[in-house]
Amino acid sequence: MATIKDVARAAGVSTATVSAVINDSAYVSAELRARVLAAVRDLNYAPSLAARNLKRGRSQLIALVVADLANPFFSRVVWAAEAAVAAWGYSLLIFNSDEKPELERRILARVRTLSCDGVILVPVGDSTEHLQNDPDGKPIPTVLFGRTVADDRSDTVTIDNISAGRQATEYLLDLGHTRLGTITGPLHVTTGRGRLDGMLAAMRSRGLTLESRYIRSGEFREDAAYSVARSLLEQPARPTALYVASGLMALGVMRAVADLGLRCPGDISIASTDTIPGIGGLRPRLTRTEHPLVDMTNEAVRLLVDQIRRGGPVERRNVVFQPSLVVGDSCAPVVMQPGTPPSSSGSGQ
Amino acid sequence: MATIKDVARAAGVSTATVSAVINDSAYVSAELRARVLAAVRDLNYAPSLAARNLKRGRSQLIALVVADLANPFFSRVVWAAEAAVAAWGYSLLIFNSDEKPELERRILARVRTLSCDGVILVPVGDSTEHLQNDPDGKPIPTVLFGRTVADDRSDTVTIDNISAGRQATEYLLDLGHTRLGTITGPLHVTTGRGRLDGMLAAMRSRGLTLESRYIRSGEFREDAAYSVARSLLEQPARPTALYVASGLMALGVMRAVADLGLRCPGDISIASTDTIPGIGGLRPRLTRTEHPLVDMTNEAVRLLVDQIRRGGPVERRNVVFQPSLVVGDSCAPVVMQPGTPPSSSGSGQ
DNA sequence: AAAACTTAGCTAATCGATTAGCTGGGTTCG
DNA sequence: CGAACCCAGCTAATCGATTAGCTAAGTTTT
Repeated sequence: MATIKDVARAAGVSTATVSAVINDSAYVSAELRARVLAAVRDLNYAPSLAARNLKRGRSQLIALVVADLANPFFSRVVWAAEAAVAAWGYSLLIFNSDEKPELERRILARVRTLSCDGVILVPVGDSTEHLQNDPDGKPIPTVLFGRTVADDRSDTVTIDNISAGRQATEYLLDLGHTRLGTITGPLHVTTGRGRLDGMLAAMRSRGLTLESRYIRSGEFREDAAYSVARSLLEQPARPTALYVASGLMALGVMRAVADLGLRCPGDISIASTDTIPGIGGLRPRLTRTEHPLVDMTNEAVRLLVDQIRRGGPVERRNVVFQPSLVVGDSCAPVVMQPGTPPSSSGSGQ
Repeated sequence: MATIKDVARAAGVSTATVSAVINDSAYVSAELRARVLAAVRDLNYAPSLAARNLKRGRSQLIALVVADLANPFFSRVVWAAEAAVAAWGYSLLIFNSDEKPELERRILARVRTLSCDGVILVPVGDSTEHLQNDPDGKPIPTVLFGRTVADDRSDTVTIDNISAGRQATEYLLDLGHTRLGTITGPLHVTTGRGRLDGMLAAMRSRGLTLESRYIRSGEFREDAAYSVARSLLEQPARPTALYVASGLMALGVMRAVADLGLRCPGDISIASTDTIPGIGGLRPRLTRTEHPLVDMTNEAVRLLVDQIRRGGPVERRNVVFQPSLVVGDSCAPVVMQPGTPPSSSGSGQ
């Protein structure tokens, strides 16, 4: 492939002149400019971003590190992020930390050696000190997405997780449910913790408590949610409704319900935070609190590009989006549920 | 951030010695090696891949260019590809050509300036000449995924699209359906064309024809499939079964069925190629022919890494995977369908 | 003992861009 | 007319790695 020297030779000018034409960074006479552009075209010249990166210290790469790339929620974040970074002139590198803090560390080390201009991180560990611990240089521009970490000083873009849990729970309580269960995310991450806290707050405000035997963690995974939901629902006095902390786990819970021969919402009402998009033609349609995911992703990219341009964060910015309740047909009033009277030890299958 | 010169100075050796230790590329005495590693640790040194790329001509980046990143099929390809390239020591750049040939061209130009070591491409145009037309250099190592292009000389990894269409159609014909419709992909791409051809072949082998009024293209999009399915199903003599050429379009078709107040499979049977994973808990469960998507992606990455290591394709390799039929509950024998006798002009809603 | 060989570590050229500072010719000012 | 200034285009240093070839000291062979 042609280099800038080849173009310079073909056009009969210096490499500085070719660079000035390509970058429009200095005056070049019309005659010389035309010769350079003709040579660029004839030689099909494309500059090497490695060389440019080495000289300018900019890679034009943004890294997106998600917690679980098998989760359709994060797939949609990838889709939104690719479009957003492309609009700003960047390319997107994708990494999957798969909910493993040690893998996250190795990925972030890789991001540094790739000289990414910035990183959007869904943190899976408790700390991002490895982003900060650069003894002789400034940390890489970073935005935390969806989840936060206590010791971090990066910009953050999140949803109000407490509100997400609370709104879904209130919907179930408004339908008359009093014996609720929940399938949570991992409670050491802010999304898992916050949504449970929101549920607890909603119940507490009505003088209700959430029994610990009705709390299981599905670790934000479909298969884990399936397993814990089965065991929860197989209890003699099962709950009449479940709040599920993610859309992916909601699918696992649905699969457990189906496999136990239960009907939703006939036998069990289910509300969740988020769902899989595009499945409105399938039954039941989940009642859920939803993230404004595209807005969140665009905002994360905007904050990151701003940090890159300013050379790092000036002050920490925490942008919190509000979830919205979307009513489907996966919940019914408690009175409509035969087979398991609220106060009896039922024999549900 | 520390450079190799800083490490060399701290360890009291030359940069060549540091490089030899880091890369284990030449003998270095145990004493010097220990000094270098201590300095690397103390300075938190990470090599610059831009500099390394400039010298070695390798970026350790693989680009994945998909046709529609909003399509969950391609999201799963991203998930599988990220894991596969990471296992080979590469990082994954994601690009979305959004079914636009001109955007594909610009993306591939970008891939060249980023000096990607290779590219996996779901082609959306009719030609990949812009991958080949590098007047003075070898083309970038490329594997075409899912779709092929007539003039290309790259390795390809595909599914047997004809078999995919045929198997799903035969399932419907075996249930007694004779008036079939289809929602196709774009017919200028091999996946759209091949699946329709498979359907036509299955029907022809039973002396049946597919009426042109029952053929609509959903362009592999959920919303387009929704629209064309509605208009197809609103016809007075609607088909008793539909073959839908992608999982994403099948969701759009389901949504149209629901909105028209029809029941699946009570009023209309639906079979597809592929579906969204993880929705087995929702009804109806699609009967479909499935891609072995993870195997296909792993094979594409394996072929690409092999090309990179050999310095380009030696001979063209076309790996064709076979689809498999997975039976759900979205299809019923034709006799069970009240409300629309096969030969009458029905008044279906 | 001298010549030939071996080898650990070093020097410096190179990859392909960018850009600070230089240069020669032209213009303006005193 | 000479000094001072201007400016389009050029030269070459630089970014941070890698590595070919060099060097000096030690070992082996004649």
